[in-house]
Amino acid sequence: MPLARLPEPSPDAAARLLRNHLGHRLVLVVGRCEIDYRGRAASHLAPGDRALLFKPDGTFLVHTARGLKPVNWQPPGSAFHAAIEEGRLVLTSHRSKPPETVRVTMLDTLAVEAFDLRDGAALDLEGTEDELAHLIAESPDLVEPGFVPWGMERESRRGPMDLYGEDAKGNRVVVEVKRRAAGVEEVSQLRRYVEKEREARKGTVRGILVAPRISPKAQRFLLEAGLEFVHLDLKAARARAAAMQRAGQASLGRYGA
Amino acid sequence: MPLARLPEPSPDAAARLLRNHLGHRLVLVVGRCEIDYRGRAASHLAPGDRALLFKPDGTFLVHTARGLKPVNWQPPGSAFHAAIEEGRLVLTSHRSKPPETVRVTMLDTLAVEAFDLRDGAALDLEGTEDELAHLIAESPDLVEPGFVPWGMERESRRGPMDLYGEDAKGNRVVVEVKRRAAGVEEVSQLRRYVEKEREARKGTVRGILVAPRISPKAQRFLLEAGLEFVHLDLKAARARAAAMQRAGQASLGRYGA
DNA sequence: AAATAAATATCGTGA
DNA sequence: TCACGATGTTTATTT
Repeated sequence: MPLARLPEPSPDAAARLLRNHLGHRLVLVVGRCEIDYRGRAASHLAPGDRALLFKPDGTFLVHTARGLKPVNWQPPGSAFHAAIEEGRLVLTSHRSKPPETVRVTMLDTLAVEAFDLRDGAALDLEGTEDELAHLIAESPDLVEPGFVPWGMERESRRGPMDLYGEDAKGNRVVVEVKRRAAGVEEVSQLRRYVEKEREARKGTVRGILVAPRISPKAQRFLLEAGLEFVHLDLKAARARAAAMQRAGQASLGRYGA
Repeated sequence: MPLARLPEPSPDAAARLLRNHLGHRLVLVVGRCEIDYRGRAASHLAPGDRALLFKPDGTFLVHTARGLKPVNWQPPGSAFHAAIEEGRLVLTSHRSKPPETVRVTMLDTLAVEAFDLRDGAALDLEGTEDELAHLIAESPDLVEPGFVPWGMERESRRGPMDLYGEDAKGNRVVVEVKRRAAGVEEVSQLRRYVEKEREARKGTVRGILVAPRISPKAQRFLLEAGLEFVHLDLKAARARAAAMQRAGQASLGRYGA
Protein backbone atom coordinates (compact mmCIF):
# COMPACT_ATOMS: atom_id res chain seq x y z
CA MET A 1 0.00 0.00 0.00
CA PRO A 2 1.19 3.53 -0.54
CA LEU A 3 2.63 5.14 2.54
CA ALA A 4 0.43 8.09 1.73
CA ARG A 5 -2.03 8.85 -0.99
CA LEU A 6 -4.25 11.74 -2.04
CA PRO A 7 -6.70 11.48 -4.95
CA GLU A 8 -7.31 14.85 -6.61
CA PRO A 9 -5.79 16.76 -3.70
CA SER A 10 -5.98 20.51 -3.20
CA PRO A 11 -2.70 22.34 -3.81
CA ASP A 12 -2.28 22.82 -0.08
CA ALA A 13 -2.92 19.20 0.82
CA ALA A 14 -0.61 18.01 -1.95
CA ALA A 15 2.14 20.38 -0.82
CA ARG A 16 1.91 19.11 2.75
CA LEU A 17 2.19 15.50 1.66
CA LEU A 18 5.07 16.31 -0.68
CA ARG A 19 7.03 18.23 1.97
CA ASN A 20 6.78 15.18 4.20
CA HIS A 21 8.00 12.70 1.64
CA LEU A 22 10.03 14.38 -1.13
CA GLY A 23 13.62 13.24 -0.83
CA HIS A 24 12.72 10.39 1.51
CA ARG A 25 10.28 8.19 -0.40
CA LEU A 26 9.38 7.48 -3.97
CA VAL A 27 6.73 10.06 -4.79
CA LEU A 28 4.42 9.79 -7.80
CA VAL A 29 2.44 12.76 -9.02
CA VAL A 30 0.08 12.51 -11.96
CA GLY A 31 -1.74 15.42 -13.50
CA ARG A 32 -1.93 18.30 -15.91
CA CYS A 33 1.11 20.52 -15.69
CA GLU A 34 3.37 23.01 -17.44
CA ILE A 35 7.14 22.53 -17.30
CA ASP A 36 10.16 24.77 -17.68
CA TYR A 37 13.80 23.72 -17.63
CA ARG A 38 16.87 25.94 -17.52
CA GLY A 39 20.43 24.75 -17.33
CA ARG A 40 22.87 23.51 -19.96
CA ALA A 41 19.98 24.00 -22.36
CA ALA A 42 16.46 25.31 -21.80
CA SER A 43 13.01 23.97 -22.58
CA HIS A 44 9.35 24.71 -22.22
CA LEU A 45 6.52 22.23 -22.28
CA ALA A 46 2.98 23.56 -22.63
CA PRO A 47 0.21 22.15 -20.41
CA GLY A 48 -0.64 18.48 -20.67
CA ASP A 49 -1.05 15.35 -18.55
CA ARG A 50 2.14 13.73 -17.30
CA ALA A 51 3.49 11.43 -14.60
CA LEU A 52 6.18 12.77 -12.27
CA LEU A 53 8.55 10.54 -10.29
CA PHE A 54 10.58 11.91 -7.41
CA LYS A 55 13.12 9.45 -6.02
CA PRO A 56 14.65 9.45 -2.54
CA ASP A 57 18.12 10.02 -4.04
CA GLY A 58 17.15 13.27 -5.73
CA THR A 59 16.33 11.83 -9.13
CA PHE A 60 13.40 13.49 -10.88
CA LEU A 61 11.61 12.21 -13.99
CA VAL A 62 8.78 13.61 -16.07
CA HIS A 63 7.11 11.08 -18.33
CA THR A 64 4.51 11.82 -20.96
CA ALA A 65 2.28 9.12 -22.43
CA ARG A 66 4.84 8.45 -25.15
CA GLY A 67 8.47 7.48 -25.50
CA LEU A 68 11.17 5.82 -23.45
CA LYS A 69 13.06 8.92 -22.46
CA PRO A 70 11.65 11.34 -19.91
CA VAL A 71 10.62 14.65 -21.47
CA ASN A 72 12.35 16.43 -18.58
CA TRP A 73 14.49 15.11 -15.77
CA GLN A 74 17.03 15.78 -13.08
CA PRO A 75 19.81 13.34 -12.13
CA PRO A 76 20.44 11.99 -8.61
CA GLY A 77 21.53 14.56 -6.06
CA SER A 78 19.01 17.21 -6.95
CA ALA A 79 17.00 19.03 -4.29
CA PHE A 80 13.20 19.10 -4.39
CA HIS A 81 10.92 21.90 -3.34
CA ALA A 82 7.12 22.17 -3.17
CA ALA A 83 5.49 25.59 -3.04
CA ILE A 84 2.14 27.25 -3.59
CA GLU A 85 2.29 30.13 -6.04
CA GLU A 86 -0.85 32.02 -6.98
CA GLY A 87 -2.89 29.17 -5.64
CA ARG A 88 -1.05 26.58 -7.71
CA LEU A 89 1.24 23.76 -6.65
CA VAL A 90 4.72 24.39 -8.03
CA LEU A 91 7.31 21.62 -7.84
CA THR A 92 10.95 22.41 -8.49
CA SER A 93 14.08 20.33 -8.70
CA HIS A 94 17.46 22.00 -8.60
CA ARG A 95 21.11 21.05 -8.72
CA SER A 96 24.25 23.16 -8.62
CA LYS A 97 26.86 21.45 -10.82
CA PRO A 98 25.95 22.32 -13.43
CA PRO A 99 23.28 24.77 -12.27
CA GLU A 100 20.01 23.35 -13.52
CA THR A 101 16.39 23.70 -12.52
CA VAL A 102 13.22 21.97 -13.58
CA ARG A 103 10.05 23.76 -12.56
CA VAL A 104 6.64 22.09 -12.78
CA THR A 105 3.45 24.08 -12.34
CA MET A 106 0.56 21.75 -11.55
CA LEU A 107 -2.68 22.86 -13.15
CA ASP A 108 -4.76 19.82 -12.21
CA THR A 109 -3.43 17.20 -9.84
CA LEU A 110 -4.99 13.78 -10.39
CA ALA A 111 -3.06 11.86 -7.76
CA VAL A 112 -0.16 12.17 -5.33
CA GLU A 113 1.34 9.08 -3.74
CA ALA A 114 4.38 8.16 -1.67
CA PHE A 115 5.90 4.69 -1.44
CA ASP A 116 8.65 3.27 0.70
CA LEU A 117 10.58 1.09 -1.74
CA ARG A 118 12.85 -1.49 -0.14
CA ASP A 119 15.29 -2.98 -2.56
CA GLY A 120 18.63 -4.55 -1.76
CA ALA A 121 19.12 -6.20 -5.15
CA ALA A 122 21.65 -5.25 -7.79
CA LEU A 123 21.18 -5.88 -11.50
CA ASP A 124 23.05 -8.88 -12.83
CA LEU A 125 23.76 -8.08 -16.46
CA GLU A 126 25.48 -10.24 -19.05
CA GLY A 127 26.18 -9.87 -22.74
CA THR A 128 28.27 -6.72 -22.41
CA GLU A 129 31.35 -5.72 -24.35
CA ASP A 130 33.40 -6.57 -21.31
CA GLU A 131 32.22 -10.17 -21.42
CA LEU A 132 33.10 -10.43 -25.10
CA ALA A 133 36.57 -9.03 -24.42
CA HIS A 134 37.12 -11.53 -21.62
CA LEU A 135 36.04 -14.44 -23.82
CA ILE A 136 38.60 -13.34 -26.39
CA ALA A 137 41.28 -12.96 -23.72
CA GLU A 138 40.66 -16.53 -22.63
CA SER A 139 40.33 -17.91 -26.15
CA PRO A 140 42.41 -15.54 -28.29
CA ASP A 141 42.15 -17.82 -31.33
CA LEU A 142 38.71 -16.22 -31.69
CA VAL A 143 40.57 -13.28 -33.21
CA GLU A 144 42.93 -15.37 -35.29
CA PRO A 145 45.06 -18.48 -34.79
CA GLY A 146 48.27 -17.63 -33.01
CA PHE A 147 47.15 -14.35 -31.50
CA VAL A 148 48.62 -13.95 -28.02
CA PRO A 149 47.13 -11.20 -25.89
CA TRP A 150 49.50 -9.62 -23.42
CA GLY A 151 46.76 -8.11 -21.36
CA MET A 152 43.50 -6.36 -21.19
CA GLU A 153 43.23 -2.60 -20.97
CA ARG A 154 41.88 -2.66 -17.48
CA GLU A 155 44.62 -4.86 -16.14
CA SER A 156 47.66 -3.43 -17.84
CA ARG A 157 47.07 0.32 -18.37
CA ARG A 158 49.11 0.25 -21.56
CA GLY A 159 46.38 2.28 -23.17
CA PRO A 160 42.68 2.34 -23.65
CA MET A 161 42.58 -0.43 -26.25
CA ASP A 162 40.47 -3.44 -25.31
CA LEU A 163 43.18 -6.02 -26.00
CA TYR A 164 46.72 -5.89 -27.27
CA GLY A 165 49.33 -8.51 -27.92
CA GLU A 166 51.14 -10.09 -30.82
CA ASP A 167 50.29 -12.32 -33.74
CA ALA A 168 51.93 -15.58 -34.87
CA LYS A 169 54.63 -13.59 -36.70
CA GLY A 170 55.45 -11.44 -33.71
CA ASN A 171 53.69 -8.29 -34.95
CA ARG A 172 52.12 -6.03 -32.41
CA VAL A 173 48.31 -6.28 -32.54
CA VAL A 174 45.74 -3.85 -31.17
CA VAL A 175 42.22 -5.26 -30.85
CA GLU A 176 39.07 -3.20 -30.39
CA VAL A 177 36.00 -5.20 -29.40
CA LYS A 178 32.41 -4.17 -30.07
CA ARG A 179 29.33 -6.07 -28.97
CA ARG A 180 27.20 -4.55 -31.73
CA ALA A 181 27.59 -3.47 -35.35
CA ALA A 182 30.57 -1.20 -35.92
CA GLY A 183 30.37 2.06 -37.84
CA VAL A 184 32.84 4.73 -38.86
CA GLU A 185 33.16 5.98 -35.30
CA GLU A 186 34.35 2.61 -34.04
CA VAL A 187 36.90 2.43 -36.86
CA SER A 188 38.12 5.90 -35.90
CA GLN A 189 38.55 4.75 -32.34
CA LEU A 190 40.71 1.78 -33.32
CA ARG A 191 42.64 3.98 -35.72
CA ARG A 192 43.54 6.37 -32.89
CA TYR A 193 44.92 3.56 -30.76
CA VAL A 194 46.87 2.02 -33.63
CA GLU A 195 48.37 5.36 -34.63
CA LYS A 196 49.47 5.99 -31.07
CA GLU A 197 51.06 2.56 -30.92
CA ARG A 198 52.75 3.05 -34.29
CA GLU A 199 54.23 6.33 -33.06
CA ALA A 200 55.46 4.72 -29.85
CA ARG A 201 56.95 1.57 -31.38
CA LYS A 202 58.85 0.68 -34.49
CA GLY A 203 57.76 -2.24 -36.58
CA THR A 204 54.39 -3.39 -37.85
CA VAL A 205 51.34 -2.64 -35.72
CA ARG A 206 48.14 -4.32 -36.80
CA GLY A 207 44.70 -3.09 -35.75
CA ILE A 208 41.79 -5.51 -35.62
CA LEU A 209 38.18 -4.53 -35.08
CA VAL A 210 36.14 -7.39 -33.68
CA ALA A 211 32.38 -6.95 -34.03
CA PRO A 212 29.29 -8.84 -35.19
CA ARG A 213 29.03 -6.57 -38.23
CA ILE A 214 30.53 -3.53 -39.92
CA SER A 215 28.78 -0.92 -42.07
CA PRO A 216 29.91 -0.58 -45.71
CA LYS A 217 31.34 2.92 -45.22
CA ALA A 218 33.13 1.81 -42.09
CA GLN A 219 34.52 -1.19 -44.00
CA ARG A 220 35.98 1.09 -46.69
CA PHE A 221 37.37 3.46 -44.09
CA LEU A 222 38.89 0.52 -42.22
CA LEU A 223 40.69 -0.78 -45.29
CA GLU A 224 41.95 2.70 -46.20
CA ALA A 225 43.36 3.04 -42.70
CA GLY A 226 45.15 -0.31 -43.02
CA LEU A 227 43.04 -1.97 -40.37
CA GLU A 228 41.31 -5.34 -40.26
CA PHE A 229 37.88 -6.65 -39.40
CA VAL A 230 36.99 -9.90 -37.68
CA HIS A 231 33.38 -10.98 -37.56
CA LEU A 232 32.36 -12.21 -34.12
CA ASP A 233 29.18 -11.95 -32.15
CA LEU A 234 28.65 -12.82 -28.53
CA LYS A 235 26.68 -15.98 -29.19
CA ALA A 236 29.32 -17.40 -31.52
CA ALA A 237 32.09 -16.28 -29.18
CA ARG A 238 30.51 -18.13 -26.28
CA ALA A 239 30.04 -21.31 -28.28
CA ARG A 240 33.50 -21.28 -29.83
CA ALA A 241 35.19 -20.29 -26.58
CA ALA A 242 33.48 -23.20 -24.81
CA ALA A 243 34.55 -25.57 -27.57
CA MET A 244 38.13 -24.30 -27.44
CA GLN A 245 38.24 -24.66 -23.68
CA ARG A 246 36.97 -28.24 -23.97
CA ALA A 247 39.57 -28.97 -26.61
CA GLY A 248 42.22 -27.45 -24.36
CA GLN A 249 41.06 -29.59 -21.45
CA ALA A 250 41.07 -32.70 -23.66
CA SER A 251 44.58 -31.94 -24.80
CA LEU A 252 45.72 -31.51 -21.25
CA GLY A 253 44.01 -34.75 -20.30
CA ARG A 254 45.77 -36.62 -23.02
CA TYR A 255 49.08 -34.85 -23.29
CA GLY A 256 49.29 -32.43 -20.42
CA ALA A 257 50.16 -32.78 -16.75
CA MET B 1 -8.40 10.84 -10.71
CA PRO B 2 -7.08 7.53 -11.93
CA LEU B 3 -9.30 5.84 -14.49
CA ALA B 4 -8.95 2.75 -12.36
CA ARG B 5 -7.13 1.92 -9.18
CA LEU B 6 -6.58 -1.10 -6.99
CA PRO B 7 -4.73 -0.91 -3.67
CA GLU B 8 -2.99 -4.18 -2.79
CA PRO B 9 -4.98 -6.13 -5.37
CA SER B 10 -5.11 -9.89 -5.68
CA PRO B 11 -3.22 -11.26 -8.69
CA ASP B 12 -6.52 -12.00 -10.42
CA ALA B 13 -7.98 -8.56 -9.82
CA ALA B 14 -4.74 -6.90 -10.93
CA ALA B 15 -4.62 -9.03 -14.07
CA ARG B 16 -8.18 -8.06 -14.99
CA LEU B 17 -7.46 -4.37 -14.59
CA LEU B 18 -4.22 -4.65 -16.53
CA ARG B 19 -5.81 -6.53 -19.42
CA ASN B 20 -8.33 -3.73 -19.74
CA HIS B 21 -5.80 -0.92 -19.79
CA LEU B 22 -2.35 -2.14 -20.87
CA GLY B 23 -1.52 -0.63 -24.23
CA HIS B 24 -4.34 1.91 -23.97
CA ARG B 25 -3.64 3.95 -20.85
CA LEU B 26 -0.69 4.83 -18.69
CA VAL B 27 -0.53 2.04 -16.14
CA LEU B 28 1.47 2.28 -12.93
CA VAL B 29 2.29 -0.80 -10.88
CA VAL B 30 4.22 -0.59 -7.63
CA GLY B 31 5.38 -3.55 -5.63
CA ARG B 32 7.90 -6.24 -4.88
CA CYS B 33 8.98 -8.10 -7.98
CA GLU B 34 11.65 -10.16 -9.69
CA ILE B 35 12.74 -9.26 -13.21
CA ASP B 36 14.36 -11.07 -16.11
CA TYR B 37 15.41 -9.58 -19.43
CA ARG B 38 16.59 -11.42 -22.51
CA GLY B 39 17.45 -9.84 -25.82
CA ARG B 40 20.55 -8.04 -27.09
CA ALA B 41 21.89 -8.66 -23.62
CA ALA B 42 20.37 -10.47 -20.62
CA SER B 43 19.81 -9.55 -17.01
CA HIS B 44 18.33 -10.77 -13.78
CA LEU B 45 17.15 -8.64 -10.90
CA ALA B 46 16.43 -10.35 -7.58
CA PRO B 47 13.27 -9.45 -5.64
CA GLY B 48 12.81 -5.88 -4.44
CA ASP B 49 10.34 -3.01 -4.55
CA ARG B 50 10.05 -1.12 -7.84
CA ALA B 51 7.72 1.10 -9.82
CA LEU B 52 6.60 -0.10 -13.25
CA LEU B 53 5.30 2.21 -15.99
CA PHE B 54 3.45 0.86 -18.99
CA LYS B 55 2.73 3.49 -21.64
CA PRO B 56 0.00 3.37 -24.29
CA ASP B 57 2.64 3.36 -27.05
CA GLY B 58 4.25 0.15 -25.82
CA THR B 59 6.99 1.74 -23.74
CA PHE B 60 7.85 -0.09 -20.53
CA LEU B 61 9.97 1.21 -17.67
CA VAL B 62 11.12 -0.33 -14.41
CA HIS B 63 12.40 2.16 -11.87
CA THR B 64 14.06 1.33 -8.59
CA ALA B 65 14.34 3.89 -5.78
CA ARG B 66 17.66 5.06 -7.18
CA GLY B 67 19.11 6.47 -10.35
CA LEU B 68 17.98 8.23 -13.46
CA LYS B 69 18.00 5.28 -15.82
CA PRO B 70 15.41 2.55 -15.57
CA VAL B 71 16.91 -0.72 -14.35
CA ASN B 72 14.99 -2.53 -17.09
CA TRP B 73 12.99 -1.19 -19.99
CA GLN B 74 11.41 -1.77 -23.35
CA PRO B 75 11.17 0.91 -26.07
CA PRO B 76 7.93 2.02 -27.78
CA GLY B 77 6.21 -0.61 -29.89
CA SER B 78 6.46 -3.44 -27.43
CA ALA B 79 3.48 -5.67 -26.63
CA PHE B 80 2.31 -6.17 -23.06
CA HIS B 81 0.88 -9.29 -21.51
CA ALA B 82 -0.54 -10.01 -18.06
CA ALA B 83 -0.82 -13.59 -16.86
CA ILE B 84 -1.25 -15.60 -13.69
CA GLU B 85 1.43 -18.25 -13.21
CA GLU B 86 1.46 -20.42 -10.10
CA GLY B 87 -0.81 -17.91 -8.44
CA ARG B 88 1.46 -14.99 -9.23
CA LEU B 89 0.91 -12.01 -11.48
CA VAL B 90 3.45 -12.12 -14.31
CA LEU B 91 3.84 -9.09 -16.57
CA THR B 92 5.76 -9.39 -19.81
CA SER B 93 6.76 -6.94 -22.49
CA HIS B 94 7.99 -8.24 -25.83
CA ARG B 95 9.20 -6.87 -29.13
CA SER B 96 10.39 -8.61 -32.27
CA LYS B 97 13.12 -6.45 -33.81
CA PRO B 98 15.35 -7.16 -32.14
CA PRO B 99 13.69 -10.00 -30.22
CA GLU B 100 13.61 -8.85 -26.61
CA THR B 101 11.50 -9.70 -23.61
CA VAL B 102 11.24 -8.28 -20.13
CA ARG B 103 9.44 -10.49 -17.68
CA VAL B 104 8.29 -9.23 -14.28
CA THR B 105 7.04 -11.62 -11.61
CA MET B 106 5.07 -9.71 -9.00
CA LEU B 107 5.58 -11.05 -5.49
CA ASP B 108 3.67 -8.37 -3.63
CA THR B 109 1.59 -5.79 -5.48
CA LEU B 110 1.18 -2.55 -3.54
CA ALA B 111 -0.83 -0.63 -6.11
CA VAL B 112 -2.10 -0.80 -9.68
CA GLU B 113 -3.44 2.31 -11.40
CA ALA B 114 -4.45 3.40 -14.88
CA PHE B 115 -4.55 7.00 -16.11
CA ASP B 116 -5.78 8.53 -19.31
CA LEU B 117 -3.11 11.10 -20.09
CA ARG B 118 -4.14 13.78 -22.56
CA ASP B 119 -1.22 15.72 -23.89
CA GLY B 120 -1.03 17.59 -27.17
CA ALA B 121 2.10 19.55 -26.30
CA ALA B 122 5.55 19.13 -27.82
CA LEU B 123 8.77 20.01 -26.05
CA ASP B 124 10.25 23.33 -27.10
CA LEU B 125 14.00 22.95 -26.59
CA GLU B 126 16.69 25.55 -27.14
CA GLY B 127 20.39 25.56 -26.63
CA THR B 128 21.10 22.68 -29.00
CA GLU B 129 24.00 22.22 -31.38
CA ASP B 130 21.66 23.07 -34.24
CA GLU B 131 20.99 26.50 -32.75
CA LEU B 132 24.72 27.16 -32.39
CA ALA B 133 25.32 26.13 -36.00
CA HIS B 134 22.57 28.44 -37.20
CA LEU B 135 23.98 31.36 -35.22
CA ILE B 136 27.32 30.78 -36.91
CA ALA B 137 25.70 30.50 -40.32
CA GLU B 138 24.05 33.87 -39.80
CA SER B 139 27.14 35.47 -38.23
CA PRO B 140 30.07 33.55 -39.72
CA ASP B 141 32.59 36.00 -38.29
CA LEU B 142 32.03 34.04 -35.06
CA VAL B 143 34.39 31.46 -36.57
CA GLU B 144 36.86 33.99 -37.96
CA PRO B 145 36.71 37.27 -39.87
CA GLY B 146 36.15 36.65 -43.54
CA PHE B 147 34.72 33.15 -43.24
CA VAL B 148 31.96 32.66 -45.79
CA PRO B 149 29.77 29.58 -45.32
CA TRP B 150 28.38 28.11 -48.50
CA GLY B 151 25.68 26.19 -46.77
CA MET B 152 24.67 24.08 -43.88
CA GLU B 153 24.66 20.33 -43.97
CA ARG B 154 20.95 20.03 -43.54
CA GLU B 155 20.05 22.64 -46.14
CA SER B 156 22.44 21.64 -48.88
CA ARG B 157 23.24 18.04 -47.97
CA ARG B 158 26.77 18.60 -49.20
CA GLY B 159 28.08 16.28 -46.59
CA PRO B 160 28.00 15.41 -42.94
CA MET B 161 29.97 18.45 -41.76
CA ASP B 162 28.04 21.11 -39.86
CA LEU B 163 29.25 24.02 -41.98
CA TYR B 164 31.58 24.41 -44.90
CA GLY B 165 32.70 27.35 -46.96
CA GLU B 166 35.84 29.36 -47.60
CA ASP B 167 38.05 31.68 -45.64
CA ALA B 168 39.28 35.17 -46.55
CA LYS B 169 42.07 33.68 -48.68
CA GLY B 170 39.74 31.39 -50.59
CA ASN B 171 40.74 28.19 -48.79
CA ARG B 172 38.11 25.54 -48.34
CA VAL B 173 36.99 25.36 -44.69
CA VAL B 174 35.15 22.54 -42.92
CA VAL B 175 33.58 23.51 -39.59
CA GLU B 176 32.39 21.08 -36.93
CA VAL B 177 30.27 22.64 -34.20
CA LYS B 178 29.87 21.24 -30.67
CA ARG B 179 27.66 22.68 -27.97
CA ARG B 180 29.77 21.20 -25.19
CA ALA B 181 33.41 20.45 -24.46
CA ALA B 182 35.15 18.57 -27.26
CA GLY B 183 37.27 15.46 -26.72
CA VAL B 184 39.32 13.20 -28.95
CA GLU B 185 36.21 11.71 -30.52
CA GLU B 186 35.01 15.09 -31.75
CA VAL B 187 38.45 15.77 -33.22
CA SER B 188 38.32 12.39 -34.98
CA GLN B 189 34.98 13.30 -36.44
CA LEU B 190 36.24 16.57 -37.91
CA ARG B 191 39.36 14.79 -39.13
CA ARG B 192 37.25 12.30 -41.09
CA TYR B 193 35.37 15.08 -42.85
CA VAL B 194 38.51 17.04 -43.63
CA GLU B 195 40.32 14.00 -44.98
CA LYS B 196 37.41 13.17 -47.24
CA GLU B 197 37.34 16.73 -48.50
CA ARG B 198 41.10 16.71 -49.05
CA GLU B 199 40.75 13.53 -51.09
CA ALA B 200 37.93 15.00 -53.15
CA ARG B 201 39.49 18.41 -53.82
CA LYS B 202 42.90 19.75 -54.48
CA GLY B 203 44.21 22.74 -52.58
CA THR B 204 44.21 23.59 -48.93
CA VAL B 205 41.35 22.33 -46.79
CA ARG B 206 41.15 23.74 -43.29
CA GLY B 207 39.24 22.04 -40.49
CA ILE B 208 37.92 24.10 -37.60
CA LEU B 209 36.38 22.67 -34.46
CA VAL B 210 34.10 25.16 -32.74
CA ALA B 211 33.29 24.32 -29.12
CA PRO B 212 33.20 25.92 -25.68
CA ARG B 213 36.25 23.92 -24.65
CA ILE B 214 38.66 21.19 -25.74
CA SER B 215 40.43 18.60 -23.60
CA PRO B 216 44.25 18.66 -23.48
CA LYS B 217 44.63 15.34 -25.30
CA ALA B 218 42.11 16.39 -27.91
CA GLN B 219 44.00 19.66 -28.36
CA ARG B 220 47.27 17.80 -29.04
CA PHE B 221 45.53 15.40 -31.40
CA LEU B 222 43.91 18.32 -33.20
CA LEU B 223 47.22 20.07 -33.79
CA GLU B 224 48.88 16.85 -34.95
CA ALA B 225 46.07 16.39 -37.46
CA GLY B 226 46.55 19.93 -38.76
CA LEU B 227 43.20 21.11 -37.50
CA GLU B 228 42.17 24.24 -35.63
CA PHE B 229 40.11 25.07 -32.58
CA VAL B 230 37.84 28.06 -32.04
CA HIS B 231 36.49 28.70 -28.57
CA LEU B 232 32.78 29.54 -28.64
CA ASP B 233 29.95 28.76 -26.29
CA LEU B 234 26.26 29.27 -26.88
CA LYS B 235 25.92 32.23 -24.56
CA ALA B 236 28.80 34.11 -26.16
CA ALA B 237 27.58 33.15 -29.63
CA ARG B 238 24.14 34.58 -28.91
CA ALA B 239 25.54 37.82 -27.55
CA ARG B 240 28.09 38.31 -30.32
CA ALA B 241 25.66 37.27 -33.05
CA ALA B 242 23.14 39.82 -31.78
CA ALA B 243 25.84 42.50 -31.68
CA MET B 244 26.98 41.63 -35.20
CA GLN B 245 23.44 41.74 -36.48
CA ARG B 246 22.96 45.16 -34.90
CA ALA B 247 26.20 46.35 -36.41
CA GLY B 248 25.10 45.02 -39.77
CA GLN B 249 21.80 46.83 -39.47
CA ALA B 250 23.59 50.05 -38.46
CA SER B 251 25.93 49.77 -41.43
CA LEU B 252 23.02 49.25 -43.74
CA GLY B 253 21.29 52.25 -42.21
CA ARG B 254 24.29 54.43 -42.79
CA TYR B 255 25.82 53.11 -45.96
CA GLY B 256 23.44 50.54 -47.35
CA ALA B 257 20.21 50.78 -49.28
C1' DA C 1 37.65 16.88 -10.87
C1' DA C 2 38.52 15.73 -15.64
C1' DA C 3 38.69 12.65 -19.45
C1' DT C 4 37.51 8.68 -21.84
C1' DA C 5 34.55 5.07 -23.58
C1' DA C 6 30.29 1.90 -22.98
C1' DA C 7 25.28 1.61 -23.26
C1' DT C 8 19.99 -3.63 -23.95
C1' DA C 9 22.00 3.46 -25.10
C1' DT C 10 17.55 6.24 -27.55
C1' DC C 11 16.08 9.34 -31.07
C1' DG C 12 15.63 11.85 -35.31
C1' DT C 13 16.91 12.35 -40.13
C1' DG C 14 18.30 11.23 -44.60
C1' DA C 15 19.43 8.00 -48.20
C1' DT D 1 15.47 -0.37 -43.40
C1' DC D 2 20.07 1.12 -42.55
C1' DA D 3 23.54 4.34 -41.29
C1' DC D 4 25.06 8.21 -39.01
C1' DG D 5 25.34 11.75 -35.61
C1' DA D 6 23.18 14.43 -31.51
C1' DT D 7 21.72 13.88 -26.77
C1' DG D 8 20.28 18.79 -21.25
C1' DT D 9 22.87 12.00 -23.25
C1' DT D 10 23.93 9.06 -18.38
C1' DT D 11 27.05 5.96 -16.21
C1' DA D 12 31.21 3.75 -14.88
C1' DT D 13 36.17 3.86 -14.64
C1' DT D 14 40.60 5.70 -14.41
C1' DT D 15 43.89 9.31 -13.91
